[in-house]
Amino acid sequence: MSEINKKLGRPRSVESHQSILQATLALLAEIGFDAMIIEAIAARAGVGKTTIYRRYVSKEELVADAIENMREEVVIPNTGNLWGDIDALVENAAQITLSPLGRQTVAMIISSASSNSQFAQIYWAKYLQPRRQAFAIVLERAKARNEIQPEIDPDLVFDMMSGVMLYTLIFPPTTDSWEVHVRRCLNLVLQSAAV
Amino acid sequence: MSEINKKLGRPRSVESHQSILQATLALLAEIGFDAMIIEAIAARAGVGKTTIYRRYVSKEELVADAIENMREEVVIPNTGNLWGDIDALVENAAQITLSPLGRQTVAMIISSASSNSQFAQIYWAKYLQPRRQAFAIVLERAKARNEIQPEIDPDLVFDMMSGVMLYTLIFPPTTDSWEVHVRRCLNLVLQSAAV
DNA sequence: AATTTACGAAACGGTATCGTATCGAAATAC
DNA sequence: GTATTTCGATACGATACCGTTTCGTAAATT
Repeated sequence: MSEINKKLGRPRSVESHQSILQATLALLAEIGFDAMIIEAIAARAGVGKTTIYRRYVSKEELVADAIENMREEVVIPNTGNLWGDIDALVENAAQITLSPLGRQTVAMIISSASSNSQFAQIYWAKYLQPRRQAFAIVLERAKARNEIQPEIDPDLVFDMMSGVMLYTLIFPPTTDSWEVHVRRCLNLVLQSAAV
Repeated sequence: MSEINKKLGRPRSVESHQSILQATLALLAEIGFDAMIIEAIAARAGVGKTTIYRRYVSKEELVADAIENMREEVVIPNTGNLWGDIDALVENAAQITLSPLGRQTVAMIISSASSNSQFAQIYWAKYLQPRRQAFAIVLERAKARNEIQPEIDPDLVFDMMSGVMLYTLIFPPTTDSWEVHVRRCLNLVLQSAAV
């Protein structure tokens, strides 16, 4: 069986493939989806254009694959109290959301949402779902410790806080630091049920 | 004095000017900032390219002017109770934020935020500030009626709810309708201080 | 060693768009 | 009636980028 899997001819280069994906994300962060051109991606990756066109039919397909391949391990913090856990989650979210890549990815998703929803779907599946689940676990633990009321809906809180962070991409808080602002929002959302 | 203001030669056409701005917004809504080309704007407006280039140096300048000229009167509702007022505000926000123009405007603002912040500034000044102020008035009235606690920060609530609505552009609520979702978020944010 | 497939630089035909120039006609002031 | 400025259709030179083709070289299998 393994003999059948052996391919005649020169094998595809894994290094080239990885370089292409990394170059794609780098340029997406720097100049955004529309401004990226295949030739620039190739140059950044140190490959030929034909090497890219052998793998992908279009820029859209390439970018979708690059996002899909973003490897981001979600660590579920367990500091023993709600705010310790949430601080860790927020810190992680800040590093990603507020980055140039995060910004341009979001812009791309919004702009293309009506014509091409795959970017939103991948972002949801690869980035948001795991964090949503981690967040829910943190809130369930907090409930068990009686730090918040049992009827708090973790998914709703997560979606609201995601919206809050998204908003700060465009309009950064003016009177507080980003961290203080996010904490005040969390307070407002969670304190409604605080014992 | 008025004689000095009289210009020799053919006056600029106000109709052409308005057509250009309207065509700009229409195409922005339909295809987004980057995909718009001057020739298409001219065709949609029914003017010549030279007519546009006489007024604007670049597409960016044109789009900034078009956004600046969006005339959107903010009506401050006064139904006598908090939820009546808020329903009216949310309804108005929905019509704008969830529109194709709203979506592409937001995408453009996010994508260009680091290189060209004028779009965000104009959006803030022309769209958000008036609504923020209207929202603050509505919440102050609610405080006077003892419908919410006095320490609620109207600006913080507004910013959070703006974030919530922005988020729904990418990830529409799945289990509830948009209106129900927004109401639940408002409940969470305001109910924390309900008497 | 022969064959097969991939790689990458370079060239290419084709299309798209920018921004300006031209020019006859129009709309004003004098 | 003359002068001035704008309008808009058209053309233009220039640049940008796409996606494919060519071809010598490399990396594998047979």
